[in-house]
Parts: sequence; C-alpha cells; structure tokens
Amino acid sequence: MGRKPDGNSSDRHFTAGHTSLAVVLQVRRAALQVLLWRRSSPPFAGAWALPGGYLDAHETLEHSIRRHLAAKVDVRELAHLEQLETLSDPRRSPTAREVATAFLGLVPCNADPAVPADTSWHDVGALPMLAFDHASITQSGRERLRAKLSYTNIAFALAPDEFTISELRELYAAALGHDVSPTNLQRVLLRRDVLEPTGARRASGRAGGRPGALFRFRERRLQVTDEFAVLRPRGRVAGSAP
Amino acid sequence: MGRKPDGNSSDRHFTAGHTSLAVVLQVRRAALQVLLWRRSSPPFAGAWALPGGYLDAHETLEHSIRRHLAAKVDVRELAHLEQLETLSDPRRSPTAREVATAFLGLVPCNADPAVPADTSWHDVGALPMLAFDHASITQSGRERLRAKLSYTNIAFALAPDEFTISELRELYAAALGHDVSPTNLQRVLLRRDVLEPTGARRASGRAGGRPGALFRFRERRLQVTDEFAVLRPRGRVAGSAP
DNA sequence: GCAAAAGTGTTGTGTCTACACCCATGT
DNA sequence: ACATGGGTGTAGACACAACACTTTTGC
Repeated sequence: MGRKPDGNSSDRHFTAGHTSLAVVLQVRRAALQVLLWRRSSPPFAGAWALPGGYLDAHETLEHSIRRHLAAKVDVRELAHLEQLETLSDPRRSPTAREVATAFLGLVPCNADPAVPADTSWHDVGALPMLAFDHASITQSGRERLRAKLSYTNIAFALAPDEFTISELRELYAAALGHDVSPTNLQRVLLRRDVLEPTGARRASGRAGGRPGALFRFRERRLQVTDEFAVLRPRGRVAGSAP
Repeated sequence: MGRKPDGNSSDRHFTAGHTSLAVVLQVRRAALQVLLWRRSSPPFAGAWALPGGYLDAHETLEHSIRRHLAAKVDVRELAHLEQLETLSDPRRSPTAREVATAFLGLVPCNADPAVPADTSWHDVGALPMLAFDHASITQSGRERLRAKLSYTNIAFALAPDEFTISELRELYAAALGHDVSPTNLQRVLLRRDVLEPTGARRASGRAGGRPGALFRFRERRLQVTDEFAVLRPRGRVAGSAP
C-alpha cells in the first residue's frame, strides 16, 4: 500500500523515499539554539543531524514531523511549526535517493524538554559538522525566524505566557543576533496591538529596581502585523463620516 | 533504481508518488493570468489544472517542473522560478497518494509562448473550477508575487528588457490588483537602485505626448531590496570619516 | 496654441531610532 | 539617600503618498 505496482505505470513515474526534518529553535541562556542528534551509523556516522524521519502512508508531512519530533521533545512544547522548503537534489544523500521537506519549529524559552542521550541543543552561531545538507537547512530556519520577527507576532512562540519587556528584549536580541532597545521594542509591539498588559508586575530583582509590568501576546497564533506598506494606496481608510 | 527493495526497510518506510506543479503567471492584456490545462480523464475530468507531472529518479524538483513545463511553454521564457510549498494531505487526490511540490513561475509580458490545444491562460480574478487543491495553490502563488513586489525586484520577471515607467506601472497594477501611481513607483524603484535609465526614449504614441524614457532592471535575478527595517539598529552605517 | 503624456518639486504624514528624563523599588 | 532597573516624552531621520507644476511631444 502506498506504492503503486510497477505494471501500472505507463507514464514516466518514480517514487522516492520522502522524509520530514525540523529545525527546532529555542532561546536558551541568552542564545538561539537548535536541536540536533548525533548519528551513530553511516552515512555521516558521528556527525550531527536535524531530527526527522520517513513519511508514513496515511499522514501529512506536518503530522510526520510532529510524530518524529515526539521522540525528541514533548510535542506540546512546540508553540509553532511551519514548512520551510523541500530538498530534492539526488546527491543530497550518498546512499539513497531521498526527498526531504524541512520545517521550522519553535519552543518557548520557559520549556525545558527532556531529550534522549544522543540529542542536545547547539548554539546556532557555533554549529558542529552537520550531516547531509542540514547546515543550509538550519540557515534557512534562522533566516525565516529573523525575517518573521520583523513583521509578524512570531515571538509568541519563543516567549512564555507572561513576561516583562526586558525579558522579551533578551529573546529578540538572541534570535536576531544583535541588540534591541527595550524602549522601541515596547512601542512597536504595543502600537501594533501585538502585546497587552496583564496588569500584574514582576517582583524586583536582587538589587532592587522598579518592578517591570507583565505583558502577554494577544494572539498565540501566527499573524502578520506589518503588511508590506510600499506601493499600496494609503487613503480610503474606512473611518467615520466627518 | 530510485526505489528501495522492500526487504531493506526495517524501519517504518513509505514511498509516495511525488509530483511537481507550477503556478505560471503572466500579465496579459492588463490582467494577471495563470496557465492551466484542461483534464480529459478522471479524476476531475473536464476541470482545469496546473501544469506539472511526476518526479524522475535522477532529477531535482526544479528540474522536474522545468521539464514538464517545457511541454506547455518555452522554458526560455520562464524568467523566474521559485518553490512555493509542498502539499501532502493523503486525501488531496481521490485515486492515489501523491505528494506535490508547487512552484511559482513568471513569464515576461512581451513573451507570447505557443501553448498546446488543451492549455490556455486564465484571469486569476475569475478562475474556473480547478482540480485537486490547485485553487489554493494558485492563491499562494498570487500572494507570494504580491508580497515580493513590495520588497524585492521580482517585477523584472514580468517586464520586458526595456520599458517606460507607464508600462511598468501597468504591470504592477495588474499584479497587485490595485492602481499604482507612476510618480511614486519611479521614485521608489530608482531610490532602491532597482532600475536604471537606458538613455533611449520611446516614440510618442498616437495622440502625441512627451516620449517616455526607457528603463531596465539593473539585475535580472531576484534580489531583496527592502530588508525589513523594523527592530534593526539604524546607526553604524559604514561611511567616510568626517 | 492646445491637448496629451512624462517627469519633477514640494508638502504632509506616519513610523521608526535615539536619547534625555522621570518613576518605583531595595538596601 | 542612592543605586538599580522600568517606563515615558520628545526630537530627528527617513520613506512614502498625494498633488501641483513644468517639460516635451503631436496635431
């Protein structure tokens, strides 16, 4: 099942092994990290690889990657999952033809999932040798996250339920790779109605200081908050009559 | 070859038919149109479908879609091709399990490729019944083009080598679905260094009028021209010492 | 000269960064 | 009091849309 008998294929027809992979990212200790497992058998024995595995006959690719990730991290911790790209170079694996669809997965920084012995988190800025084309896939994941931080509410998937602006600033700085001003971060996200205050405050730290107000994301699903403004008419805003 | 013997699969392993599809867009008669062919046999006999076909054993997905498109349009007319998404719902085809990777292809408006008898262009604003999930794929293609017109030079793939600002304005208006001011279009694209004047002018039209200057795209490959500006430090511009 | 089409000058607006200043808490 | 960190006010830079105005052609 799931495989057509050869006798049927009057047209040119080819079935390849299809795998799903994921770039799972989390901010840990003020750095963006990716989940990798160490291969013990060839090809690329000893190298690190992205988690994933074969697609089953009756599942979608998204279901497949969730299923394979369940062995690495608790799926309930995956706050966001989206498709990145599909890799199909016949030489991407030295042993067999394999098409792979890559996903980007995000885990909130307050989660600390238990991982198997062969699996661990690696700083995206200092990756070890990666198997297959996994290095370039990881790069794609970083760039997708970076871009979407600018024009969507995707940071909800990296943040805990409630947080101060300072804490959120650390997440953005780690994910973007450069410093971010808390002043402007707050203004941009409040103006776009991405954040809302919970009303509560966080207790002051060890050395005193004003306690920060707590915020939460208004939506915990991906939303585009800054549609591309260029070349769009600005007028005809549906407003009240004068 | 390209198919593993069953005896080998100790792990869960499944091979699905993999197809490539393309949303090929062109601006024709001031409207954005998509290339469709009419199915003559089930499933969806009589419905219109996106061009594409099976993936061969030794080719990439990009090679595959170029090969299948060659039967519909001259591949040399394809000015741009990029991957959109991979569809994997087991129920997307009523007859067999098929995974499909969709592409977006763009054809310059001056090209007029000969197409087979079962194939024709359709206004994206008034599509007929489409087979499978091709309607939603077409929608994805439109949206990808729309978004990229705002922050990349992707219009090069819709435009001829040389054109006036007015002609370019028509392309943008058709692809975006709303009117665009030639004044601002010119300024945005010149400021970003996307366009350059050729020096030549187009002869005046039937009713006189000042002849328009001709421009060309500085690059005929996709380039991001308006990196997301938000949350990025604006300072430290590499400049000369005072 | 006059209509038609192209192109420039200018103004206003909205969104962002940067920086100064004020506020709240612990010791 | 004073150090420490949180939050607001405001100014300046920039990119854009809108519109008036000038330029260049055909008739």
